[in-house]
Amino acid sequence: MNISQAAKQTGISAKMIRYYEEINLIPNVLRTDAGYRVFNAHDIERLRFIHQSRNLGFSLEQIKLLLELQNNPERNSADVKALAQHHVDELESKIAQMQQLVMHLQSIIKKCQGNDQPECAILDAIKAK
Amino acid sequence: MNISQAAKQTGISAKMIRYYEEINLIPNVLRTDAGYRVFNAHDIERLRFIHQSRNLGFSLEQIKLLLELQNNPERNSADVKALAQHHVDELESKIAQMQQLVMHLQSIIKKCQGNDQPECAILDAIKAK
DNA sequence: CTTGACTTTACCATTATGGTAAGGTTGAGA
DNA sequence: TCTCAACCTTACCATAATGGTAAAGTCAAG
Repeated sequence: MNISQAAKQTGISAKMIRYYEEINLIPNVLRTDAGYRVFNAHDIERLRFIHQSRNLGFSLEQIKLLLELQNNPERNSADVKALAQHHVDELESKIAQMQQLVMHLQSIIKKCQGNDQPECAILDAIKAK
Repeated sequence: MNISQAAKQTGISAKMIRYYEEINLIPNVLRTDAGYRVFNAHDIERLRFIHQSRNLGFSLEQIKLLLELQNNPERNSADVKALAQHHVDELESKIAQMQQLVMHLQSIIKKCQGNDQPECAILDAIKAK
């Protein structure tokens, strides 16, 4: 299977597949004599795993760890769980931060007339502090 | 006022002040004969405005627009309001996406035993799709 | 006059992805 | 057998906003 077929099979662009190889997220892929990459079922499985993990919002760094756990039959599921929980914690922290921002912004925005006059409570609020 | 004083006054690092000048977020700052930047009250005011806008989560691109509005006495406050509202909409959209993610992740995580055994519902869920 | 604390520019790095260009390969049809 | 389209390869550049470093110049106090 060549790279464009692998891309279709996994939902990862050829560009990214090469990149994942470069940063050793996946092991070096076999090559033809001409240097074309040849993907086997195991490669595809790994790429699918990566794609799914990306969909869950894991960073490539976290996915590297997930893959190590995945490939380690001696793993403790507690370690996987901790990693995933950490990811959720980070997300929730970012969400809380953004919600704060939204509330703050909304309180400023509602004071602005939003008409054809230059007076603007939003600009005033920015200048204020 | 030199750059480290300006940094202290505005809460923006010297590094970033230079960068903002480079990308024309602020006009070129006056220089001494030796090439040192000299900041006047107007520069400081502009940098403070930028700092406040960053705190509200606006991108530098958005801040460029905010500054143009700020410096245009013919502005319509409706345009400022639209810009800010757009920012809020983006934030809310990202928040909603992340909340979806969190819910999905939590439903997977709670199925994982989190013990010293290798069986892991999280890894299974990633492999599944 | 020396020295420490500044300043300057020019780099490199981050994260994950897309784009381009220049060149080699492959396979199908003429 | 030749050609051409559709692949493939690597090596670059770009994104957004920030931090870091290094080499070299400047300033002011002692």
